[in-house]
Amino acid sequence: MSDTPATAATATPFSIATWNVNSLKVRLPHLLEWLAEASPTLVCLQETKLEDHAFPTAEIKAAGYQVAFSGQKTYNGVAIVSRLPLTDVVMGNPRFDDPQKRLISATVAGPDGDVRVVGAYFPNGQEVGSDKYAYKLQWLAALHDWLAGELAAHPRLALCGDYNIAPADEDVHDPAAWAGQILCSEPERQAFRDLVGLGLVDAYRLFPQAERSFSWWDYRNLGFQKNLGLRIDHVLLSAPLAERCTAARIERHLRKKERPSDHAPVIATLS
DNA sequence: ATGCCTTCGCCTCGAAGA
Repeated sequence: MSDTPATAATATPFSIATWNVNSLKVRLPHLLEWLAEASPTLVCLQETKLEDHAFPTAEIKAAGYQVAFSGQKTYNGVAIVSRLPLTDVVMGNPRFDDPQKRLISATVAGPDGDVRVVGAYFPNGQEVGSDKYAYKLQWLAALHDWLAGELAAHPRLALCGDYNIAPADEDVHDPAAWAGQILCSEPERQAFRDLVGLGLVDAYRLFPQAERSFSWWDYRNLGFQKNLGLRIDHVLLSAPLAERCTAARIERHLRKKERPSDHAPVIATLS
C-alpha cells in the first residue's frame, strides 16, 4: 500500500517530447493520433511550414492541448503544444536577429516546480564551408550565449528540438562515410558539446539504448527500411530535470506510417 | 551519380532538406 494520493498515483507522468513534422499541414493527422496514443505532456514541433494565421489551433485544442507557435511560409516554423498552460512565451533569440522562425520558449508547471522549455529548429547548414554553414555556426554561438543566461534565470530548463547535429559516431549509421560532413563536422559537434557544457544532459543517453538508434532517416534509398539514419533530434535537460528523468525513447513506429515525416519523435519522461 | 524522396511555391520544375 502507498500513502500517495490516488490522483497522483494515477496521473500520467510528465513527459517532454520533440518532433520535426516536416509540414504540420500534411502531418496534423499523425500528430493528433500520436497525442492520443502517447499522451505527452508537452511537444516541441519543428518545420511546421505554416504562417501563424494557418496554424491548426482549433484541432489541437480539441485534442486537449494548448498551443504557442511562430511560423512562416514554406520553411522553418516552430511550436509548443502542451496539456498544461504555457506562460511567458518568447519567440526567437533576443541576441540574434533572425527572420527565420527557429526558436520558441515557454514555461509550464512541472512535477517539482516550473519548467522552462526551449523548442529549437537548428539550421541544417547544407554543406560544410557554405554560407548556410557559416550561418549555422553563428546561430549556434548565439544560442549558446543566450542560453547561458536563460539557464541562470531558469535552472529547470529543457532544450528540445531538431539539432541537425549527430553528436557522436554512434549516432550515425555510417560514421566513415559521414566523417567531416554536414551534421557530423567537428565544429558542429563542438557546438553541441558547448551546449552540454552549460550544464545540460542528453536525456536519451541517460539510459541503455539499442545500437544504431536514430531519429531521422532519408526518404530516399529505403533509408528507414535499411535503418540508414542519424540521431539528430534531442531532448537536453538541465541537472535538476535530468535527476528526475526516468526514461527516454525514440518513437520509431511513427516513421512506418503512411506518408510519414522523415523524423521520429523523441520523448523523455520525468518522475 | 549533378540521381534516389518529399515539401512548397510556382505554375509541372527548382530549391531545400539532411
